[in-house]
Amino acid sequence: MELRAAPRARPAPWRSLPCPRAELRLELVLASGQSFRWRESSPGCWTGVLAGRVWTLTQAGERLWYTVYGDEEEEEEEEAEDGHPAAPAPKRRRRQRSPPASGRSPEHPGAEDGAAEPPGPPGAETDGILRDYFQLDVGLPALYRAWGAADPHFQRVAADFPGVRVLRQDPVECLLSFICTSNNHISRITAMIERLCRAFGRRLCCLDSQPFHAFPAPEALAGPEAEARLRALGFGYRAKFVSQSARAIAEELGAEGLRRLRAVPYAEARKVLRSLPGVGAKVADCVCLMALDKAEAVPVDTHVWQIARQRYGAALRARSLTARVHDEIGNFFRGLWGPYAGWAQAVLFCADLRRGREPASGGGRPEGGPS
DNA sequence: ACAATACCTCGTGT
DNA sequence: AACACGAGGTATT
Repeated sequence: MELRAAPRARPAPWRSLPCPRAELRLELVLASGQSFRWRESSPGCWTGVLAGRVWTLTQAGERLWYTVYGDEEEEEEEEAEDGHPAAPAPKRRRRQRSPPASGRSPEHPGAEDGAAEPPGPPGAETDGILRDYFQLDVGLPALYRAWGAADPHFQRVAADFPGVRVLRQDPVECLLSFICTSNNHISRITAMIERLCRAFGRRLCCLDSQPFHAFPAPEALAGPEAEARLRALGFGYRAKFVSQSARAIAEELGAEGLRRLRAVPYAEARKVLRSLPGVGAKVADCVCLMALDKAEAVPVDTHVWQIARQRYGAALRARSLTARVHDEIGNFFRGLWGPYAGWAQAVLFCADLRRGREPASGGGRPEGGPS
C-alpha cells in the first residue's frame, strides 16, 4: 500500500528520528482521546497542530518521520520579498510532495531549506519538540513488561496494543480541552475543539484548502462575550466553564503558573486544578497525567470504575463516583501498577476504545455539508 | 460524606 | 416521526 501525498503548505524537508514500533504507534496515541487535534490526513499520515505549528507525522521502518509546515505569515513575507503582493489573495493550491518511501533515507535532508533556524544543528529544535511531546526518553517496553508481570489482565489486553504512550501536552490546551469532555463523546469533543480553534485561535496555514489554527491563548477566551460565542459553537453548559477557567488562567494563575505545576507534587497540582470551574477529579487527573508530568495520576471515569469493580474488585461498596471513590481507585491502580500507573491506564483505555465504544463512524465528515 | 439532579447537544436506538 | 438514553463529569442541593 502506497502512502498518498501529504498535504503541503510549502516545501519543507522530511526529517526522522529513531523510534521503534514498540515505543510508539501513532494511530493508537493520536486518535485515542488524549489530544483532539490530530487527523489522519492520508493513510498512516497524521496532521495536526503542535507548539504553534502544523506538522505531519508518519512512521516507516523503525523511525518517526515528520515535516513542519511554514507559517502563513512567514510565507507571505517571503512572497513579499519576492515582489509579490502579500495582500489577501485567494489561497493558491500548494504543491504536494510525497513522504519518504518506506525504509529509505531521504537524500540530503535540509539541503534545500534556508529558513531561519535557531542556533544548533538543523532540525534539532523540531526533533526536540517531538521527543518532548512523545516523551521518547521514557522506555515503553520495560514498563509494559512490569505492568504485565504485576497484572494478568493488563498482560492480556496490552498484547494487542503496544506503543501506547502518554503525550506531554500544553497545559492550557489540555485543561480547556478536557473541561469539554464532561458528559460528552470523543467525536463531538473533537468537533467542538476544532470550532473553538477556528473561532479564537490564530490561523497558521492552509493545507488542501483546509485551514489550521493554533489553540487560543487563555486571554482570547477570557473576554466578556466568550461564553456566548462558545455556546453558539455548541459547547452547551461547558461554555461557562471554559470561559471562566480561561479567565482564571489569564488573570490569576497565568499560563506560566499552570506550567509550573509540573514541578510540584501531584496532590498539590491536583488541588490547584480542582479549584477551577468545570474541573473535577477526573479532568484534574487528565491534566495532571497528560500535561503536568504526573505519571501516577489515574483518570477515573465511569468506565474505569466498572473495570476496577469487575476485574479487580476494588471499591465495591460505592454506588457513585465520589471524590473518595476516585482516590480509592487511583490508589488501587497505583498500588498495582506503580508510579507510571496513569500510563498503564492509558493503554487499557486505548484498547477499550479500539474494541469499540464510540458510536461508529466516529469523527464523521469534515464539517460543513448540510443537506 | 454520600446520593440525587440538572446541565447543553447530538448519535443512536425504539 | 417523536422520544428516550447516555456519552471519558461537575456543581449544587
